[in-house]
Amino acid sequence: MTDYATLLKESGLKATFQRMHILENIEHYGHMAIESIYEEVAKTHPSLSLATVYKNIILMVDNGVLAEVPIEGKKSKYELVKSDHIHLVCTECGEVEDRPHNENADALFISMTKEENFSLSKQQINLYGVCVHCKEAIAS
Amino acid sequence: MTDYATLLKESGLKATFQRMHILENIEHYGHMAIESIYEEVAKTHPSLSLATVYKNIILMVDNGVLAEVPIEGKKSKYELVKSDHIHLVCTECGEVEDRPHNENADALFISMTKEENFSLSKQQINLYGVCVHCKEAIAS
DNA sequence: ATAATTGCAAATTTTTTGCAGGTTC
DNA sequence: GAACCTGCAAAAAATTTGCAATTAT
Repeated sequence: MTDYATLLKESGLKATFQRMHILENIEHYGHMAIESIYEEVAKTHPSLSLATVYKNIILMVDNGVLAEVPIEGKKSKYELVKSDHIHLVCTECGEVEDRPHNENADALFISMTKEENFSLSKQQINLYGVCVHCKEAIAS
Repeated sequence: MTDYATLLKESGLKATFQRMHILENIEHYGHMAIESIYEEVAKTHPSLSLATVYKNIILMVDNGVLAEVPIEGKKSKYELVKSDHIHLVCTECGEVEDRPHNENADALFISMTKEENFSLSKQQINLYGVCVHCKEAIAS
């Protein structure tokens, strides 16, 4: 369990109740879209405003606490910033799962962009397909 | 130069003036957001409706003519469906460039997801950084 | 001829903004 | 106490919808 108050303060943001609950939910679910974050946090904090969620997500992305995960045909989800990894995106249920980032692929992309004189700052790898759960559900 | 009329008909869509001009522009620019497509096509076809662009983009994505390219912090762009490739996304100017998809990385992702029993259907690799042009502009 | 497609206008949904009151450090 | 945040309500922006007229096959 991360210490959200410290994380926020170290990122130059005040540790408000709202922000800590947003982070708590995102960490718990892994990846969440804005509307779901709002719904979940509002369960325990009904006075929460959707505008506050929007403002905070943008702010926390800008301050390096959260990362946006853009997904084909859906709204972006957000995750805590963590070490490089790959996303498996299920085209059936929409769930996103993390997998360790492959060292070999990593080296490839770095050398490849270096050759091009392109200053690589971030990699984003999404693999789309049907997850194990949905495959079972479809088979039955 | 692609034969857009044939491409559309083979995909089960009627070859309308609007659709052909949308495809023509997307192929010319490489990757375009909806608003830009509308603006460009409207230059030569002023009666075009933005709603028509929306409807057609969705339809052409569904029918495998176009692919969505979701991008962090921006609206999605659209490209013609083509063989697997990687995107270099410039964080300064927003331009997207294609690069050949790396065989090694490809094999890695395939074997990796196979192990997981995840039915891989599509890979999406975006590398974010500063392109050569913007790097020069910043330096000066 | 028929079924699909367009453009328009209106409706809906999503995101942003301004500001008064409240909170964090 | 100062700067930052929140919630609200309103505004703006983005996307979708219904439908009559038009177009492609």
